[in-house]
Amino acid sequence: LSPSGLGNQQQDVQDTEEQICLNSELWHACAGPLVSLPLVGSRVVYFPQGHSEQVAASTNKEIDSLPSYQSLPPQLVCQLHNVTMHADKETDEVYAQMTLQPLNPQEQKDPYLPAELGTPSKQPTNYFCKTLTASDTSTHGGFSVPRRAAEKVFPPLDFSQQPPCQELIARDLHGNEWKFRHIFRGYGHGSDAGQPKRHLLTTGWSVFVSAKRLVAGDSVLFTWNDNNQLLLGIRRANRPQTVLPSSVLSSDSMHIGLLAAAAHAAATNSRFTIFYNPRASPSEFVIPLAKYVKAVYHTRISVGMRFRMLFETEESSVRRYMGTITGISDLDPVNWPNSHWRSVKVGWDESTAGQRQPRVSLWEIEPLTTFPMYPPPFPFRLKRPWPTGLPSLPGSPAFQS
Amino acid sequence: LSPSGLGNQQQDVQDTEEQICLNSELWHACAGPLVSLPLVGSRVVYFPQGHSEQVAASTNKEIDSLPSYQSLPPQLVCQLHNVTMHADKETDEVYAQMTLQPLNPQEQKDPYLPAELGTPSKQPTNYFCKTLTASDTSTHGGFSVPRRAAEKVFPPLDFSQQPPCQELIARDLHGNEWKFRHIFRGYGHGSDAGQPKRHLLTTGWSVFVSAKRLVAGDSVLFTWNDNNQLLLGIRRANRPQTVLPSSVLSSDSMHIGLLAAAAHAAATNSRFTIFYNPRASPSEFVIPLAKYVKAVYHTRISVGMRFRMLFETEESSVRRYMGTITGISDLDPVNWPNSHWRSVKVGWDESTAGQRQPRVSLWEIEPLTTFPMYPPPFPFRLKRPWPTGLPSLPGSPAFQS
DNA sequence: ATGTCGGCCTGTCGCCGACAA
DNA sequence: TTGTCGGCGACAGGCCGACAT
Repeated sequence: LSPSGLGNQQQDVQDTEEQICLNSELWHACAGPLVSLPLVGSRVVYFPQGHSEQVAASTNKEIDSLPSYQSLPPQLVCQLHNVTMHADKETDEVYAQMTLQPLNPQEQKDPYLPAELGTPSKQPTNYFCKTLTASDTSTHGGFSVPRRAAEKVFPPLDFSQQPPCQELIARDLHGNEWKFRHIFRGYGHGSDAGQPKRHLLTTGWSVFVSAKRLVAGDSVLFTWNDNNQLLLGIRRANRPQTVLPSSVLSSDSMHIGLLAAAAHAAATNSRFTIFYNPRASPSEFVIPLAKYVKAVYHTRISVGMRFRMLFETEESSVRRYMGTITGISDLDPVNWPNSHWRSVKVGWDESTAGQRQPRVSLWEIEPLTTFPMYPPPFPFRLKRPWPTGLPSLPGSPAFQS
Repeated sequence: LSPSGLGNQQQDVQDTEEQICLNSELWHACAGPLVSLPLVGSRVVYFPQGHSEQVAASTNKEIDSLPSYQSLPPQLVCQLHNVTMHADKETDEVYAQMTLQPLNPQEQKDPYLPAELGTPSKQPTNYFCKTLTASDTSTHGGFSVPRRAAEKVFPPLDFSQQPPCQELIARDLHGNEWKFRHIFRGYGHGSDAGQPKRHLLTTGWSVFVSAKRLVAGDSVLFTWNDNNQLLLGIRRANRPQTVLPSSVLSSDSMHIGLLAAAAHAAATNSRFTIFYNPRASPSEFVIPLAKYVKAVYHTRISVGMRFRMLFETEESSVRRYMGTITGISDLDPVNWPNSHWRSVKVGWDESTAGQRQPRVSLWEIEPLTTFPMYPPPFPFRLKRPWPTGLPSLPGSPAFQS
């Protein structure tokens, strides 16, 4: 007998420790439209500073006096050996594990492989995402399925039934199965006739809500995998500081550990492992080398220049916001001189800009007026590799072993 | 409206981030009878190896190839500047945060202060602890209070009531209040008469069980603080690997971080912070310097010697087990030569010894035949400080800055 | 088209007594 | 003394219809 009614609907799933086959499209759908993972095998730039920001956000610790770390440059050019997609066992929040290997200067200068330039967005097409209402999460009723969503994503109902209904079986990010009764109400000629028609998930829904501890404002997300299975993801609302400070290691030690691990790997050209939490990190701190080089060496920006930048909307689509560059300087001149991490100070056009960061990185923005050096920075140019390698990276004198 | 009925009984408590005033006796009751914390201000010995073992246990990662860390000795003599007691917000498991400062060789040799020698056990007297049965945790009924426990710990009931009952208000480790109806059944001359008498917690109990996610085998624990408030702690059963691998930082980086933080502190004689999880760690890795010196320098042991060692029983009392020393060697001669951490290989007398470690540290055991060097290692000797400092510690040449 | 609520049925919770280990 | 279970009342869970936005 289970102590509470939670989760007893789940079927046994061979959750063999590291789940390899987490569906990529579901992961990306949960991560949001702006998150892209670099390709395995490509070269990337890793920013300890950005990694540090993520750890700080996850441990609720301000990054007041980050210990600077001897001989660790503000950016590491690395080979990306492995990327695996995961979801937190407790919260279902998605994260990625990456294995990186710092490259020596020669390897950094190798010409690009074609694979390194494309960053395909793997957003699934046949999916829907709904932010839960108070009614959806209350124990009083079920889940109201938006009509277009139900018609686009759910299998067609048998309208000869009264009312039309079916059993949906969806797998969450861990492969657990959840069963829902899907009905279409207000159809037919019984007492229902004339009522507004609607799709609902009834039986099974509340078990899911309480097992996942969903509250109004969180989102759920349905899509399909290649194997014709319905998948079910979660995106939690940005409630302030959900992540609790770990009692395993002090946040200071974590920061030092992150830096020391990177420094050790850089010194020995060996591999190290990081976790990337798209919904916790303010920005991606592992970006394709090609993207970095293009932004830093082939795009000229200056104070006063106008730019656009993409943001995710409430409804998890994308929107462009406009702004003006107000300054260019190191975010932390003492510990991380000559870093390009968030080196651009900006002002935003819209008054609702309270949420948007006052500092961004070069590769996050799209300048409206550019003085291209070489080559022109427009997308069609990306279709073939640049004919030359990249110049020596300033600020990374680490590899003189 | 709360999404589920869980936890809505809790009253608002000014949980001002770091709860300073966690009751010491409750903490020790939850930690178990064998756990003692060194006194603030005293000198202690910190073992990176043991710390590493705790992190490994918490992250479910084997310590296969621990990266050795340059210039970090296997033990650090530190001043203990601060100890605070905490409980995990999610699981209520107790842990301690300690601030340590490595000492230079001169400070290590200072004579002992009287306060450094005593390690008072702060087990509360007026408390009881019960391991929950299937009935206790099922939704079908309440909590059966052992008779002696109820009579010793709970306030006396008014037996003029029919049935005798009262409302108990208990505070958990975070200060949240939980209300229980406490009744004494089978008393009186109604239909109850002649029934076996018993104490029960009824209304309020199941809310607590589901909020804390207690299952059969976990224990609850009632005691009182100095302010005449009933306190309520939890000790979860040793279910294998409850702690999930954190997705914040790779376990490799955590291990490196722990070592680097200690090494940095040792090199600069500055403070660092660690967490100690009594129920996760196989052994205490911060022990009083006096205890260490006594065990390592003033006790002679040899292979074949018999010894006793204390263990916690199922019923959370203590028991002595006997064994024989079968070897003395470094646990990890490569990375941690000359460490005393778990340097004693032992065999246990009882065949139920499958659970007991094959390696222990000197200060954990009590040799039955001793050849005391100086002074004799018996408790009465501890009542005054040793007249001399301690010899130079081998294996800790770190402080030659 | 869909969020919320009143009505009402039904399943489970949870209190009591009983019995056995 | 105390773990477990059958009985059964009360209440919350959850499905339906209604109405408003």
